[in-house]
Amino acid sequence: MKPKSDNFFQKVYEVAEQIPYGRVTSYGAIAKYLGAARSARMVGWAMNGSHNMDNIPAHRVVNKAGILTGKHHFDGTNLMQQLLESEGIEVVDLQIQNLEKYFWDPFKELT
DNA sequence: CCTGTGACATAAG
DNA sequence: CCTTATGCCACAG
Repeated sequence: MKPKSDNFFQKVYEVAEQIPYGRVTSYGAIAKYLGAARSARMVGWAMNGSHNMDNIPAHRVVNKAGILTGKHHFDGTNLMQQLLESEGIEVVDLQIQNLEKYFWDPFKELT
């Protein structure tokens, strides 16, 4: 395990780095943007390796429902939520409120 | 080529 | 709301 390819993962990191402050996006959205809409899991997996990077705000990446599904991969129990709240994002019970308002769509913002 | 894996997504019970 | 199950994909070994 612990893959560390280049192409796909690299792209994931690139997009993740570009997520603006106070914004979030979903694994599916990133995957789709990368051309592998059904590889959302790969995105998450890629984030797994984001530990080695500095500019990868993995906490800004949540599932489609805006739930902090990957919070268990962070050190603390509420670190992820704290980070998001620090950015002005309303998070309740691990779920982002007004997701549409904070959602950062790669297609809309990057293309 | 085949197997295992995974921070998803969706459906079903 | 919960857990399972299935699909799906890219990649490491």
